[in-house]
Amino acid sequence: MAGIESKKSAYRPVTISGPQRRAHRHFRAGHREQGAGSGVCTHCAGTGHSIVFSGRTHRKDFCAALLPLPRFSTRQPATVGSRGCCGPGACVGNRAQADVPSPRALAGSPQNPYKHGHGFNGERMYWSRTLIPTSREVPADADILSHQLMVRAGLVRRLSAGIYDWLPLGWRAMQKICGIMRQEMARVDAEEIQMPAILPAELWKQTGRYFDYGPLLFKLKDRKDTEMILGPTHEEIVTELVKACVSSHKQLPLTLYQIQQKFRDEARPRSGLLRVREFIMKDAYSFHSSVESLGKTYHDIFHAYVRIFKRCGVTAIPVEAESGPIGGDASHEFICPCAAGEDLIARSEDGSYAANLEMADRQIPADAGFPIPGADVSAQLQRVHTPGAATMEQVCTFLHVAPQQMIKTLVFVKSEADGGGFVVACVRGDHEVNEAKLRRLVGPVQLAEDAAARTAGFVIGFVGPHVVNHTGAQLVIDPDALAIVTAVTGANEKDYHVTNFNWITHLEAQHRGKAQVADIRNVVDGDKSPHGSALTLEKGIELGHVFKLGTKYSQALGAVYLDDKQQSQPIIMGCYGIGPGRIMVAALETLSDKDGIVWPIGIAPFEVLITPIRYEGQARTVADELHAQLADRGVEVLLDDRDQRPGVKFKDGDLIGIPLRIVIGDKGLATGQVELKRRTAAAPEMLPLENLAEQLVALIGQMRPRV
RNA sequence: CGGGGCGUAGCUCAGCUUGGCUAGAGCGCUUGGUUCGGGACCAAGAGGUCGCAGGUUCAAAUCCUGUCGCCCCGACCA
Repeated sequence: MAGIESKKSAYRPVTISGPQRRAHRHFRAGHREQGAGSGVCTHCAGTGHSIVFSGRTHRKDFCAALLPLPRFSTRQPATVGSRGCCGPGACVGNRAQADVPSPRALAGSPQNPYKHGHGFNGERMYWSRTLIPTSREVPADADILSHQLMVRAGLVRRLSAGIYDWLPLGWRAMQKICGIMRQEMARVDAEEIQMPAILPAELWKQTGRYFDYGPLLFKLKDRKDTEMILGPTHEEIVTELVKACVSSHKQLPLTLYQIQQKFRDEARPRSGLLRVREFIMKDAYSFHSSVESLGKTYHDIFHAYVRIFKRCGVTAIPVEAESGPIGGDASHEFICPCAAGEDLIARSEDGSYAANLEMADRQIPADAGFPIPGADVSAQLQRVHTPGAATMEQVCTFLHVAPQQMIKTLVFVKSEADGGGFVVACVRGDHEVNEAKLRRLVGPVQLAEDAAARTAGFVIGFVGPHVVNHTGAQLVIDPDALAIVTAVTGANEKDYHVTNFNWITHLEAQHRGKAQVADIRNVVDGDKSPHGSALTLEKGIELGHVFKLGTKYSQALGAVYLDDKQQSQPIIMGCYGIGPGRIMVAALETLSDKDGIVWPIGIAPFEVLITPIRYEGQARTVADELHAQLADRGVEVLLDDRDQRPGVKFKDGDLIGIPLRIVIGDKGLATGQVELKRRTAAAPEMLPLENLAEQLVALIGQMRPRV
């Protein structure tokens, strides 16, 4: 405990003047080296990062790029003051951007140095002195791979349903992800802030979301009985903030973001860390005086997100998602294809089209509609008794027909504001109505309540399209349902269905005339994308979402600016979220192997694991030296100093998935070598002891994705 | 919220049907010893209000009722 205390107290800002002041704002006392000047970062060799330092600053052969936050183990006082500022990866990650990082990229958050960058540079970590509770047993309550691995590797521990402790390894990985997000957000001129997690319910009532969110909101009352909520997202709060601080178009555009805990009282937390009740989210909000400006920022952040996911080593496919009031391509989700995912996306074979299931369009024949060529109008409607068979499956079994021969008829009701009329939607028996598509076609609707529908003459469970003959409801038909020549469908009579249903004969002409024929169903495997290529459905994890909000919140909360003609205008907004925990889950789900985690280098809690076969004698000396050299070069390195048998260390090492493992044993040392085992490689390779640290630094640089 | 399942040691589980002696195993942990390149072995130990409350009974981990918690399927999920 004393160690923790002294660690905390070691954080103290130092005063640095000059242009690099922002970059150095959070340097801790302990950088004792004196002198001012400039030079080239030895760890970005070739990237040309210059370093500038003045007065009391850090060691001069490391560049100041990218959010340094050195930490020193107080257990190793001899090493304090000798650490570099940035890992090689941090610098290399910035390589493509420019020769010299923009001052923005160096910016920091004075309020929260702990959340700034990943901040693990220069630290010598020993396995025996941290907390890595690995386990051989698969936890009983974990049924997806990522969850099992996170618990077995000691990344997290469940405290309550959907609520987790983050242990050192997991938290380090989280901080790495957050560091990448901070760097990329800085590159698109987004500034970090921190809003409260406890919010007054009043603001949420003003936008109506207090009710829209319903039981998903964690609600509480303070001692004065004021209703509060735990924030599930922050549109209201950030809008209120900007409303108070921004009044002129000259202050726009503006992008703010935070990385913060969110709370949602999920009906059913599940899938380990995928759907949880308390989670970290990076949420960004942009503010504009024109739709064009919003479009530019949306584009910039979209591409920042592409870089973030790439640097994190996870696949993320941008897919079209339900767009808001702006319309067009106003919303994209970033989905990692993966069996454990909860979202469904449709992708075309040729890669030209990707959308979530809600949005995925398909090609329909240009001539779909009435009249229907080749329709058999001679067949007689047959009424058949189907007692109790109210579902598609029951009817199919009962009548021995395939669902492809059936018409599924669903009754929707329009919103009160829209007159509250009924809409009858017909799809083929094996298809599902896509409510989002239906809404885009006929306005706001929802599935009718049984009681209301029955009162209006709909025999729920036995409805057929011809119900519109006597109810006069609006009829919408999917082309595939229309294409069935003689169909089986409901008889509009309890416990009866009909066969030989035919759209021409059994639908009165006036209703035929008014019927809309349109794509109103979910796409299925094999459907043609709007570009003509075959679609495939796959599951995926939603990692991020970018969204053009428009003026929904600014209008509700009165956030306006004065334009150049002295006119008051609502601020145009966008919002952009990423779930870092989901990035981690996606990485674990898609990259792990039978032995455990395989971290991508960008988000690995450590880059190098040093495993002396026995931590004594020459192996110990070599291990300690390498440990110090790597740490001095900004490499994140963990030394397995435990008095354990090699097998245990290897198994644990594989399980926690550090990308590079250096094994130091008598075998290699006899020939002046150590063993390098890449986590992704089947076999180890031997490396000479000479310039070992430099070799590893170079290797790590090569392993990082270029963006 | 509907359906199903589970709460016994830090972890994974047995015991419950058919109530009964001091509640068990493996892993992990502690101590000593022997080992030491893929989760060692020997010996001795520590550790459990059997989720909680009430009831039935001479007697409850076991049967009954209630309650809390957790997991899975579904509904739901800016």
